[in-house]
Amino acid sequence: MPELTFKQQVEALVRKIPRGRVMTYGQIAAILGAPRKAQAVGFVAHYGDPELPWHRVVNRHGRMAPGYPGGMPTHRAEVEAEGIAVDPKEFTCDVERYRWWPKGGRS
DNA sequence: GCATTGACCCGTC
DNA sequence: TGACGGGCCAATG
Repeated sequence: MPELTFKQQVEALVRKIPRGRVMTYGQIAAILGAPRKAQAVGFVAHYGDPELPWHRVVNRHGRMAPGYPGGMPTHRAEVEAEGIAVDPKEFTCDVERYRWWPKGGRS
């Protein structure tokens, strides 16, 4: 068993996020088996692979990342491009509606 | 190997 | 009702 680092696990999970779906940092951390490591997920998101769809990852409020390259407006544009409705004022998406789980991806 | 950072989360004032 | 701080963990320099 290759003991993958958190970075590897988070990256692998983010890559599996289908288009038009989003996940929360706390959710990802919980799936990895550590709901307290949400902060670590955010850290990996910044120092991890920039090619990954981090725009599909939002905080538990469904809000965009303030530290996202280009700013929240860019993050919002990327999310909207996925077909996700985002509030242009609060920069929040309906996390309860677009939340995606890696378990088979049941709609 | 130590100290700091970071795109978070929760509880409390 | 809104704002503030502390705590958790991992990766970086």
